[in-house]
Amino acid sequence: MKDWIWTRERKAAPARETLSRDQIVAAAMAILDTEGVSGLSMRKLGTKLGSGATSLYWYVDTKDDLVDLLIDEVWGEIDVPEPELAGWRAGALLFGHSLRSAVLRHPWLPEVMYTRPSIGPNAMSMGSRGLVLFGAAGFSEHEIDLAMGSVMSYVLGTVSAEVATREMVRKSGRSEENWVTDILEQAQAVAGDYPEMQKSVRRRTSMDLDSGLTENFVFGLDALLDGLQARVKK
Amino acid sequence: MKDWIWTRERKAAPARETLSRDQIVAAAMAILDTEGVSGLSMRKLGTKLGSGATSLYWYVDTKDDLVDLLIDEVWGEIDVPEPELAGWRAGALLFGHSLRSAVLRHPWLPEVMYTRPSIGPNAMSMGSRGLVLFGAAGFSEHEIDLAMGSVMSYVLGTVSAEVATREMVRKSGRSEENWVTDILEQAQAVAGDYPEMQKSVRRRTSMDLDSGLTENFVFGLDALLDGLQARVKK
DNA sequence: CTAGTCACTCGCACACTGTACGACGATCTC
DNA sequence: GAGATCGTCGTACAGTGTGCGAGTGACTAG
Repeated sequence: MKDWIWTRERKAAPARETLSRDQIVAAAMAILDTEGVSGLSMRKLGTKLGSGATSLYWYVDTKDDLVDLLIDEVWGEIDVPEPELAGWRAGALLFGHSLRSAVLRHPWLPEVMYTRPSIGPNAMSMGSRGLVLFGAAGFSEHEIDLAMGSVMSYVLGTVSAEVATREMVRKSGRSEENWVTDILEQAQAVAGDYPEMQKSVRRRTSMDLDSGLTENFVFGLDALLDGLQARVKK
Repeated sequence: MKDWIWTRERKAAPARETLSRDQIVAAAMAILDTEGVSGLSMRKLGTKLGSGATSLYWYVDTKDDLVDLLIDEVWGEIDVPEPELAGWRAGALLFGHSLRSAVLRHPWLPEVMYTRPSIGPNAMSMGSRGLVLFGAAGFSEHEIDLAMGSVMSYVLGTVSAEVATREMVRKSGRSEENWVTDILEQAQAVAGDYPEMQKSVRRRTSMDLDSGLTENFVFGLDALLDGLQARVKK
């Protein structure tokens, strides 16, 4: 069995002034958040911490392991309300928004999230609290899994696409109020043969980026929750 | 404005026997489908085509451009029914399943899809036909965009997670009937502190992988479509 | 105090990546 | 024939993750 990083304990005594896994994770997170996945290299991370690149390998077996830690760090930021506070429906809404904003704070996540299982402690804690929340809705045991899974998939899928949009607008350097970027111009050009698409692109770009994306997110989440609610104790 | 690969036409006359963009795309697709993103390098692709690695750069500006082409190739496989055939609801269901199975055929897609806009001709064509389909439901113009977007996000988000699951089961080399893998064992270990999660993992792994994932997918898609239907002409 | 052992750091090296550049050949147009 | 254009490719460069082994400091045992 693979020696997963979650259960491999830290190597005992501190001794002299030294690096630490927490320190490494924090520095790597800062790099990822500002420069993205392609900006994170072991050498750069090393110099940022004032150490050699290969020193990091004392705390982390591979770069992938480090990324696993970073992903779980994000899951630790998610807020899952207890159902007693406002009921499952409002709780699920809050959960969705919390998940969304965490990903928006860490826009590198979609790029790496889908290539590995999320089985760190924070992921487990989040999942556990999520199950309690959806359990309060009155689903059968089996449906609890399905309902929570579909909400998470919807949220992550939507926000992943959202991140891609935001990133491309950001890179284009145009204003966010009128975000007709190079990409959209290109899309318009290619969409020339498809009038429905042409119109849709125009509709989207005519509105404020932020509120448009938020509305988009809420619309689908509400619809999904409606559909789930109708399935309770059928 | 960036010189997007979609509108840059092929370089005119064939002359002697030569490589072609189609050939390159096909070979790259084969590599991606069998070996994944990390298996695709320009050198390997070159030798597979019996040519030098840098020859490819005549047809494609960068590797990223090539990936853009490959992604759009996948969008070209998606089947979007016309609403006249079976109504929008059944059509949307079919669309969702078609999208899902295309991603399952090309499991490398989630890894690259969220880092770039999808604005190739096939993406536009798919989008256009999708808008027609959802337009037939009776939504307002604005809601058409929202409804189609939420369905696509749900499907892609769900299937992306699904791919991650399948991939990890595949790599573990265990049987698919009883897919308690190293990963799940690890998850169980970490989930020890979270009984709800513990039980959920056991529930999931106790059933057949394929039908479990399909049920999961259909459950959420149905719920989402229910919720959308309720929003028609409010 | 010395000797040994562990915790940790890090320079070097290896195999690999994408791709810029410029030389080269083959084919087409005059 | 002479040029121009299309297409190929060897070489080279800067960068990647990381295995290895030597080195350093701090602790513990005698």
